Amino acid sequence: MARPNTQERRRSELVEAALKEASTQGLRSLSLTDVAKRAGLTRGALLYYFDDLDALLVEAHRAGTERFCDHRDSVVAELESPAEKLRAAIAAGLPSGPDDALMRLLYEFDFMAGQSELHDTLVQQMYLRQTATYRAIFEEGNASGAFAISADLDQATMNMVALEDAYSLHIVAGNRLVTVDMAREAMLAFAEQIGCRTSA
Amino acid sequence: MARPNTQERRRSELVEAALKEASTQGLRSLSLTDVAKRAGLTRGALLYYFDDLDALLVEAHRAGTERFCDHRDSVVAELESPAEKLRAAIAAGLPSGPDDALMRLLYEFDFMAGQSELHDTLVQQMYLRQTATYRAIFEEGNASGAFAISADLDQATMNMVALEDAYSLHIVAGNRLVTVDMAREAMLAFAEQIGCRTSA
DNA sequence: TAGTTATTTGACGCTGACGTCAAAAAACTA
DNA sequence: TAGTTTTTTGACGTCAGCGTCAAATAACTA
Repeated sequence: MARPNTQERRRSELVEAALKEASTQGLRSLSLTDVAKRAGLTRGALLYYFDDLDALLVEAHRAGTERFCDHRDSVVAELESPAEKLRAAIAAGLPSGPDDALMRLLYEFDFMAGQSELHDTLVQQMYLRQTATYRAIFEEGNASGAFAISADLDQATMNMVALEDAYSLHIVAGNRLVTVDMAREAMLAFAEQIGCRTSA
Repeated sequence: MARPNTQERRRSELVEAALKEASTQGLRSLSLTDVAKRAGLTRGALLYYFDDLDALLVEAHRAGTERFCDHRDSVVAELESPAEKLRAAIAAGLPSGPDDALMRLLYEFDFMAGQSELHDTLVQQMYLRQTATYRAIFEEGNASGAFAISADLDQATMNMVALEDAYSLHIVAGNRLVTVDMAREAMLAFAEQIGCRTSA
């Protein structure tokens, strides 16, 4: 026996470095050298773990979306009432502000889809988790009587996720005509319109 | 006097070439050489008209958004009833399908905002035109009695545009879980919920 | 045709990215 | 310490992008 295998740890360190570097400078001009430098290694070392930048970015995409969804689901799970859950889900789903670099990156990854099957799959998985989160809250609310949603649940969920995506995109794209507060209020208003009693 | 100045025509030809080439291969790997080749010129000639690729892309961004908005507004203007107008606005606002390259490009431009003041401004102008289009239809519908929108008009308009943006993004990003038909139906359902009688 | 201005080319030098790979260094075991 | 495996480095060659610019070409006028 000899030097132990630490591939797993290194790989996740590199994914972390990729997320940070991509959040900072965007995907457009990101290079292997940038990520390696951020990780405190050389390009050669990075290539020892990943075939190329694309392979690393797929992992970063996966890690980013999972972290986002896991975090939100855990926040929601700690709350009791559907109304609280809905408020928390909305808040956790929106970026913290125009400078939320990680959230910006997640939407930037969407454009790697359509060019890569792997990114395609990740985008779809993210979408499924987003819809699952809101759908569960809606169903629980309807079941407990907290909500009285008369509209089609599938469509209501779709629209809720769509609002979240659009407002998030506008905020991180620097459209100053849309603020986080406005987005949250607009989403809550929509929820009210379809039958969620969030203020009670 | 001597050879006449044809800068304007050439510039718009180059913008056109940039739109086509960017639609085809995306912004990520677009180079001056690519655009020049598409226009049937050399890099040098292109640089005679634009300082660099960024300057050209700003013009392409402007041209792309204006074309999109102008086209939709002209389609809407030809119709009579608010219900017809709303249906047309929704249809013209969504991509024709996952392969609608121009629409994809428009959303890709959003990520050049936040890094460039000029693109920032263009994104905001696009947003203002989108909201103006829907707001006018809503107001006309309310005035004529065709619609009975009780919700806050600003918020309703915001949400309508948000739905358009999100579904468009999902469609061009290749999320096969969202189809053009589903998006249109979901947007119409939302419009009904806030008080638009589109089926009557 | 000669003069004038507008347009376009193509070569030059620079920079930075990429993938490969042999060799060095590090971490561990017996 | 010597041996073994993992990890990392750094250099090499290639390629493509960029901006500059002097020279060539095109389109027009007098």
